[in-house]
Amino acid sequence: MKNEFAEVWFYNQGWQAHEFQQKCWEALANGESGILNAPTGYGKTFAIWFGVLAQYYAKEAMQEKKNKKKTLHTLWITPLRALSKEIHKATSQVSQDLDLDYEIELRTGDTTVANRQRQRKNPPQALITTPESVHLILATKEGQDYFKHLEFIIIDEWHELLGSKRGVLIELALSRLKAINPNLKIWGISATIGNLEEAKDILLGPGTKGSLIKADIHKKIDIQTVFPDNLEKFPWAGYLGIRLLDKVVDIVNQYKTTLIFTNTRSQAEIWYQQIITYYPEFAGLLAIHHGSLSDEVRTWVEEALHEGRLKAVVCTSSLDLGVDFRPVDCVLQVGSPKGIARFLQRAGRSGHRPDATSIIYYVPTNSLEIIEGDSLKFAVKEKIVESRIPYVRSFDVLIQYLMTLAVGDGFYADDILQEVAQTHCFESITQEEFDQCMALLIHGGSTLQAYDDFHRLVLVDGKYKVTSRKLAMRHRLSIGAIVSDLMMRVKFRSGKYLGSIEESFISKLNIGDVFWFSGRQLELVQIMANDAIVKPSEKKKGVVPSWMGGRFAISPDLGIAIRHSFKSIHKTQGISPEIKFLKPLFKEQESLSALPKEDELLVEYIQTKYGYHLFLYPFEGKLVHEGMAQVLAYRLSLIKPTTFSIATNEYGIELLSETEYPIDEKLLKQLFSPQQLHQDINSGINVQEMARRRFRDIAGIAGLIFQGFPGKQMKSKHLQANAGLFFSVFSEYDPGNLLLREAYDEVFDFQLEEGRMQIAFERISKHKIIFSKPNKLTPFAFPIFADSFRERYSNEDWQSRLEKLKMQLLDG
DNA sequence: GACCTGCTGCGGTTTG
Repeated sequence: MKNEFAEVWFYNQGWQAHEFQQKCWEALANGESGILNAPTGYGKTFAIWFGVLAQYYAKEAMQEKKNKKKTLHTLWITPLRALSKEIHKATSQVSQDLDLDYEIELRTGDTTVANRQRQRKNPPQALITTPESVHLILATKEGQDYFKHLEFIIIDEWHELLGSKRGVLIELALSRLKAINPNLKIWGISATIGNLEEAKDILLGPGTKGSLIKADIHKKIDIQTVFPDNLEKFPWAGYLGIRLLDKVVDIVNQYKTTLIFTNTRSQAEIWYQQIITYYPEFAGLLAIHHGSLSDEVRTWVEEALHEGRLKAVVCTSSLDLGVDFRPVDCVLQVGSPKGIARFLQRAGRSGHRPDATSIIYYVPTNSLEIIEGDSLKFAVKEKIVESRIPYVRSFDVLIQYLMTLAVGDGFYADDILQEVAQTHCFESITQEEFDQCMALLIHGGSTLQAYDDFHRLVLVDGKYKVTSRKLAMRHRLSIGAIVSDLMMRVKFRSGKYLGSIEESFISKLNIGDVFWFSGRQLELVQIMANDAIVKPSEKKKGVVPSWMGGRFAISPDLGIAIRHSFKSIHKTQGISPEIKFLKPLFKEQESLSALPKEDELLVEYIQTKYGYHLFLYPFEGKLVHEGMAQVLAYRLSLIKPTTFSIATNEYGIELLSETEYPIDEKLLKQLFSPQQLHQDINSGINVQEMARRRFRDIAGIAGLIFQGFPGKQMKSKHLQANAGLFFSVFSEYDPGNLLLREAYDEVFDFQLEEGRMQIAFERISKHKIIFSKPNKLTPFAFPIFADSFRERYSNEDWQSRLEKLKMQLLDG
């Protein structure tokens, strides 16, 4: 397949078109839809763009120019504003270079009102935008006309959207756009994930044919584990990795430009501060980048990086995606990357060019974590990658979408139900469920009828519309599926904006307290509304901001790779450097207790001055362990009423009790029975409280609670209280409420990961249990014990807690 | 005797 445009452009870049690109052009010429998958740096984006251009050209679309008629042909959706700007810049350049005179518009939130109106009147051939902006267009009068002439829709980074409610926004928008123009060609661009076929089905709609074009290219990745000088001095617990500071700086010095990825924002701040303190020569050459910093700082860093002015940047996932950092030739990952796909994504940021090798160093933060170096190499070799699990039956998003349509041109309920039922997310929707969503919008459903604000839709000539300007405006203000905590702006007294921190952190500080932020030492001077006013500080002691943010546990697939690594801890030959290095640690574990084999579960029962510890090592990741621990504690307390403090980490569980209780292999076997798991989760875990928390986001997306005007957000406490009210009302008077059920479903699916827990119980029930009673904490046990000092929660009820307090008082 | 965890992403400014 020849593609003149591509040939010219690729030739200028000194590149050659790959086979997958040819295939893509062929598919486009055949009028197909599909998914394009290739490693980063191989020009997926341009492949599609050139293919689309070729189609216009073939149809002599250029002729239209003579008639001065311009219509929107291509809609390009990316999840990132920064990315859309990048694509816009590059494609404008290409069309200019090739003298094609195609018009390309960029529409994201920061376009002005006048700009938007101009775009509406005169749709360009191509529009580059975000999922939220598409819904905003649908929420304007005659917004749908805008898409009438659409021929191609391209969803960039589809794998990123797929696993979130933003993916549902895309599914719903596509269902509408396909109805407006049945000939619409849909293309997704995706990185490698475990379920590409499914990703294709979801994008195109279940049962729709389309091609899946995979690049047959093997990107070379060089993974190096950074070892400490000696194992004895390396901590058994902890997650900072600062102990390897000197080694990291040595590596940074070997390359021109390095990205240092950390797992959390506070960790990034600490690393930045430590490097600058111990290696002052890095001043001006080292930068920091994470999601809480101001746009200004971030853009500066990105540009400086692009121009090769920086030696290194300490960052979080904020640099995972997007912007093309050609000059980066080395990547460091501090701490467990938690997932294989994330690790690959980050590795790919170095050597971002066809045929270049990606170099990534893995920097473990504690002894046991060293083994993940081995696991990651194994996963990459075996091409194990995570799947993205799509959301299903997200009625909050559906309700928002229906409102969007009503605010726009209005809709016919039956037509929309049919369209919606053809998406993957709502494949199983029933008429009754749809009616419930409608009822909530029309009169607030069975519980909220008395409130005017919930009479949102009006039937006009068979079409549902929103007639209240106030409600329409409020809705446009709250389109989207990203819910975040209230952030406070951190500012100098001069007004200079530094970035933002969660309200919950600032509220814990007193005036005069010192903390590190944006790589500076700051003192809190004053709090004004949503602003925290600060001044530079010289005080020695500093607190590092801690942000809320999602807990992220090790992915199931990385878990599999880690369990694979643990298979060879017994071997003495043919083992990786990581396992060889850890041998002394495993020897100690073995002599104190035991080393579990692949089909064995190690359980340790240890007595210390803190009480009786039961340690179990299922290696299932923290999230699953948390749920599992509570189920085990519940089951144990059924046998003998006991209260436990629970602690977990990525590898294992600790159940700590003040009193001794009888335990043996047989009892342990019973504990791991997969029978009745669902019931025991319900009885042993406060699922209701978890659902109540989840419900806040759901209520926000569904538009039950208004999050406030821009710049005047409601306090998170207030929002939580409002959402809590709805939760209680629904629980009591409308237990079948769809949004309420959704909250519970999300708790079971995403928080407790019931599916994974079930599999883990089934797996472990077949394992042989190695029960040991060491006389002190083992290398496996210590990290969990250390964690429990920081965060300790308990399944004990109020009564026994009081009792315990009393005992302590009496003892004292 | 080992311990400073908690990501990312977007959008919108008016009425009583």
